[in-house]
Amino acid sequence: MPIHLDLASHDPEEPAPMSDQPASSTPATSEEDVFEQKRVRMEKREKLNAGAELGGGAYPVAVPVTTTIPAVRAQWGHLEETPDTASGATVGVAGRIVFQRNTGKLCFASLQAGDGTRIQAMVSLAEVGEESLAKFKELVDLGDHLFIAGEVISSRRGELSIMVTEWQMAAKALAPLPNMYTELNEETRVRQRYLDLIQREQARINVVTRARTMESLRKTFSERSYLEVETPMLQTMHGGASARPFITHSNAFDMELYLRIAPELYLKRAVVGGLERVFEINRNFRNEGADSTHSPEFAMLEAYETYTDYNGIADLTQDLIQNAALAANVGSEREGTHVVKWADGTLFDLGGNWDRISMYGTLSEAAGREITPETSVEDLLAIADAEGVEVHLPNHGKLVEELWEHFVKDGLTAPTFVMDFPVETSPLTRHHRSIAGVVEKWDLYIRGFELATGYSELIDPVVQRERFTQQAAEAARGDVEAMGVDEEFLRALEHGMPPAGGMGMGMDRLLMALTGLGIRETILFPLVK
RNA sequence: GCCCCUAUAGCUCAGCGGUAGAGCUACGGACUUUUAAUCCGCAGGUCGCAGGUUCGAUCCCUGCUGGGGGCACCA
Repeated sequence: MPIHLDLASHDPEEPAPMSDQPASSTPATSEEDVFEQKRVRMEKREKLNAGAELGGGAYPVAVPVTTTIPAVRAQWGHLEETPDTASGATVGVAGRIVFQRNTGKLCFASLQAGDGTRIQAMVSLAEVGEESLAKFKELVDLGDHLFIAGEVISSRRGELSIMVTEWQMAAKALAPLPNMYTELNEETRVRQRYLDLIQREQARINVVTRARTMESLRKTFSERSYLEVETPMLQTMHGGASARPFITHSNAFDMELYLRIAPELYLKRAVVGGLERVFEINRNFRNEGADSTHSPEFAMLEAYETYTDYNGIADLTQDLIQNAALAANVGSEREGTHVVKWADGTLFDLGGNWDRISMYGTLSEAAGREITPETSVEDLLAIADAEGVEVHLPNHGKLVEELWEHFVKDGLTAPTFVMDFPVETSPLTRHHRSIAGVVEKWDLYIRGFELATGYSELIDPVVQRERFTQQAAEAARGDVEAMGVDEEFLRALEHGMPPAGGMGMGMDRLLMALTGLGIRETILFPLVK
């Protein structure tokens, strides 16, 4: 899309300006439409471009940096201990101006690098001369990207600075920088995350922590000989989880398609084909509520490993998360530990071997009466009624899970695997090897929310078909989240899938566990209307 | 889907049934060591949108839109 300044956007009567104008000319729009601060910067842009050689001006193709602001600070930061000291070293760096103080013959500006590191530029009449100083004062604004070259010094007040001998605009900002001393409101932080990243240290930390976490997960998988694959996001059937899908349309095929709610059924096809240790990190889409722990699109990790079961996959999951905690702590005072620090300052220990508790056992204990897979729906409904728990389209499994959440979930803060679920709600999980009526499935709870789920995978194609049929019946009852019968997947299973353990983990929620943030803070650009 | 709160200058926010305020930013000026400098001067708003009540609405009412929170559903 051609980039042009949409100066007419406030006036719907006015047709949009043609975009074939050269970018350097002034768009044909009455200047009263543009608010003052932008208009002033537009004029400065023109002046910068006016006398400029090719590649110079307000937006040069490159500036002659010799190093970076963080590198200068790393090498010369000690100068701050001895104010008014010259290093003798000359550097060229560029950064965004986040602070500016123009006085008569000596100007100060703080340049900020992308990681938030700052260095002070000092532009002195004695060093740059009258013309350069005047142009600096005339043309350089808060928010601009500026190149400066000069000697690394400490100022009289001890601040690490560069005594500028040459400066050049690196990129002129037309939009004014927001106030750096008050936080942006929630909406602006999300809609204009770039401003949030410029302004707020925690926003930058969140991005770095997420990147390190992803890196760590891939490293752990790599060390265990896993292969990373990508499976379809556009699917002709939605399956692999209980959720309402988004529906879209393919023009080429003239058919409705679903955005995937889970990659499970494709990853299992991959396992049938011989990918014995396989994982995927990618986006899922669920057309459901959005709140502090739910986002319509969310990143998910799924992993399958043959010849292990839900116990082995729980071990893997614990390793993945603990390694991620180690990675998140690199460079902090907690380096080498599994204790993560949340945004509110809380220290949270992800170390040690996490408890593995029984769903029916802990429910029975908390409810004060024995609840087993044989407990009747009537009895469970009676308990639910007495407790004020409402269950949509109740069956045994849903009731047990809802009652468990009601009685037990809120008490769980430390990482805990909740083991052995009712069969009705777990159509892709195999029966427990020794306990009748339950399946070999766990949910991992951290900080009171479900972070991951793991199975001993159901590989018997006949039982799988029965489960799908049961799901189809649930769908017919009105359960919009139930899966359909996926014949292609069943055909793959009929070719033989080796015994395997599988796991799914919400990446955004993992970040929540590591940082203590809400889900929208862990996602760089969460969905906004 | 339901309920509550919310929308005022570029940014962050006050405010009031009688027609708009602050700080920062911006603009003009002074200042060679500033740290949200200081001093002087000066701009900037369809008070989210559309209706209604009223002599008069930014304020009260209704609807709509965006945002936040809670409930329901969900991971």
